[in-house]
Amino acid sequence: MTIAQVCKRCNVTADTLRYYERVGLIPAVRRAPSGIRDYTEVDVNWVDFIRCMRAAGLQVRALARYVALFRKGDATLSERKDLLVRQRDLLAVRMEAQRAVLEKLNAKIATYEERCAVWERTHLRKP
Amino acid sequence: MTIAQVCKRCNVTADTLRYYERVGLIPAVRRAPSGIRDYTEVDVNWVDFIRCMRAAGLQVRALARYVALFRKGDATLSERKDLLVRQRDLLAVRMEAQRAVLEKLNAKIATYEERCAVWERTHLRKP
DNA sequence: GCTTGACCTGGAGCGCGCGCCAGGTGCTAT
DNA sequence: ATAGCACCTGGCGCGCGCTCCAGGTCAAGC
Repeated sequence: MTIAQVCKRCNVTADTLRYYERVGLIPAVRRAPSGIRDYTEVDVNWVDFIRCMRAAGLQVRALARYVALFRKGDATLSERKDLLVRQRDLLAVRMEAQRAVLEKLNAKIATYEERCAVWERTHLRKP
Repeated sequence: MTIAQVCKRCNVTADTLRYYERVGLIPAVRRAPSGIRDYTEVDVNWVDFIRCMRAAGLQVRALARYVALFRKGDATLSERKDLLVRQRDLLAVRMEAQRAVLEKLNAKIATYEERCAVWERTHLRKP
């Protein structure tokens, strides 16, 4: 699969895919003799996984570490698990903060709606 | 209140406070004749508000716009409300993505625990 | 008077996560 | 043969959100 096809399937730019490979976010992709990348389904799965994790805010650094451990084989299983647990916990903390802010925003919006209504009654002609 | 005191109370550096003021995240703080900032309780409330929103990932740009509208008075009420609604909706979308990833991570961690247990049974001496 | 220390300003620097671009290579079609 | 196109590499640039630094001012204490 060419890089352009992966771009479409994973909704990502070629620059980003090459960047991910450079920094080790996805294992090195096989090349045709001419040097052109030839992605396998497995590669695409990695891309999807990374995009997904990135979308939730996991850092490139952490994901690169995970991939590096993965490539070292089963001896790193527990280390990988620990990494995932840490990232999950960080995510949970972020989400809790966001939940609180979401509530605050909703409360603020409610009072704004009230105040807007009042303001309109005072400042707009009756139709 | 001096900048150092606000730093402690809001858990933020002086550089950040000055930065926030420069870019309009908090209204201009009153100065002593010597030029030294003198924060009021109201100023501190703004700092707390901004820190809170920033912690949830709202962008500086958006918050600065909100503060700018705020300072224009009641005529901007509905515009401010719209801004808050947009930001809340964006936050909700981010949280939903994160919720999905959190579940994925939990599932992955569960299978890792299983595999770790297996690996240990195969590779570790029985005590 | 002099030191000390907290604060000031303007501007440069940094880490992150890409994005962009120039210059070159190789396949394909005409 | 040649044109066109997709892809390659290396490296610079950028937007964001701070962070740090040099050089200066001011007030208080000794």
